[in-house]
Amino acid sequence: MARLATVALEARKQPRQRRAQATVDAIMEATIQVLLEGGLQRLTTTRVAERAGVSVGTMYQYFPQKQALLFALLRRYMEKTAAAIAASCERSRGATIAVIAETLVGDFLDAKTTDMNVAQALHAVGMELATGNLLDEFGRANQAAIRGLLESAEDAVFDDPGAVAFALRATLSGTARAATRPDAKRYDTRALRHELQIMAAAYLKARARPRDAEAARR
Amino acid sequence: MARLATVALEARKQPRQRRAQATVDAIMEATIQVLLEGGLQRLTTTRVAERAGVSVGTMYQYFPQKQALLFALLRRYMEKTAAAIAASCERSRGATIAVIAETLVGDFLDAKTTDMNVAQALHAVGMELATGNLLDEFGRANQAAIRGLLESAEDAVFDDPGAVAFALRATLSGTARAATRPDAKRYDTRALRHELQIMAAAYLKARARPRDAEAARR
DNA sequence: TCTATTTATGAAGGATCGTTCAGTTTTGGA
DNA sequence: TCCAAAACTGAACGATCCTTCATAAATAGA
Repeated sequence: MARLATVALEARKQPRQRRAQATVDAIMEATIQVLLEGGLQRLTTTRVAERAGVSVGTMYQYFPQKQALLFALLRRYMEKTAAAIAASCERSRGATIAVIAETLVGDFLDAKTTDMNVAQALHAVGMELATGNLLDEFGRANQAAIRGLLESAEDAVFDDPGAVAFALRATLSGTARAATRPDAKRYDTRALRHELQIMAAAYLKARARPRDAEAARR
Repeated sequence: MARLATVALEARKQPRQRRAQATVDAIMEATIQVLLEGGLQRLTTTRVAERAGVSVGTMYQYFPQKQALLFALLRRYMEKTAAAIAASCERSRGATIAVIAETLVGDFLDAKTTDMNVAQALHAVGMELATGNLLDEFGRANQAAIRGLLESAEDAVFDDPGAVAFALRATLSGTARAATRPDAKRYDTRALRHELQIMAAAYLKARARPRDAEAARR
């Protein structure tokens, strides 16, 4: 799945005037919409430009090639997600595992349902292209954040916090996929959130040793 | 994400001779390989035909268009997965929730890691195209199977088995994605399996009421 | 107001790719 | 052995699409 030919994915030129920034925003929004309507197949430079209300040439001033559109979208999306996770970890740092589970699951699904458009569009596209090292980079960041959160738990200590964090991440992302599927009813989303919170709490409890047991051993 | 133009996805002609069946098999295998190497971008009719050792014309005798390749691949994959789930449910029907959790998670991840090639290829492609009603169709089947399994549990009864089955499915598919990612170490896969089994067992236990409580109420 | 810089335009080039079909080869059965 | 049906071939066509570039418009600062 590795891209053999190295391609330029970064912006060719930074917008300096306000209208230029508006243009860039419009292009990214248009990319999302075109993607949602017709998937990767219908994502053509002409169509995106038309939808954004600009000419193709304008697009190529800021995005050196078509893939750069997806790359920019993916990066913005992952930055936002990572920020949401980091903020959530901050919020419940040092709390009990019950609170940690509820908070993390809740905040994560909130973030995903807030930009459901982008999530849907990107999920459908798949992660085959334009990913560069984004997946790894943000994956590691999220892993570290959640792991740190687990280690800060007030009432429990984990033998292998890394493995627990990894399993939690896998579960969260999978659920997010299911919840943002185009045909998912709102019922599904709300129910899933509740179920996932219970699942995470039960899992953490099953995986934890109580703190006082550790203290007693000293 | 809906395909507006209806397209023919079924085989145009059924292979009658043995060599024709071999050709079809070779084409499907070639599709997987090309997909793994270069993603959807590199999946061209010429490339697949060349890799399969046949001419493009031959391909078009069995697959009315390019999308039909993906459709066939996806269907075979989902049929196999659904069969594995059904078989697993059969195996642990009427067992305790602990056994049910361990069996279901284990069998599911076994199935996914067995055809890891196809899983990787299809995950990367995304589910945007050629899906028809396959996702819904097999989704419903799997949901029904797991729900039935839960209702058969020896030592517990669930208030909302549908919701529990749904949450389990979301978790399983998400974990499968994480475990079949091209950069996943084997360590990840084995560790994930164990963690997921613990998670599922803990979740079912948290969601269950004991059977004898129900019996006592009568 | 004037001008250098930034931004926007869109027709045209060049390349790739999906699909067809007229013709050839192979197969299975009589 | 012979032939009708099945299977296979691959050059050619038509359509789409990405990308470039010469040119024009808009902007900000002097």
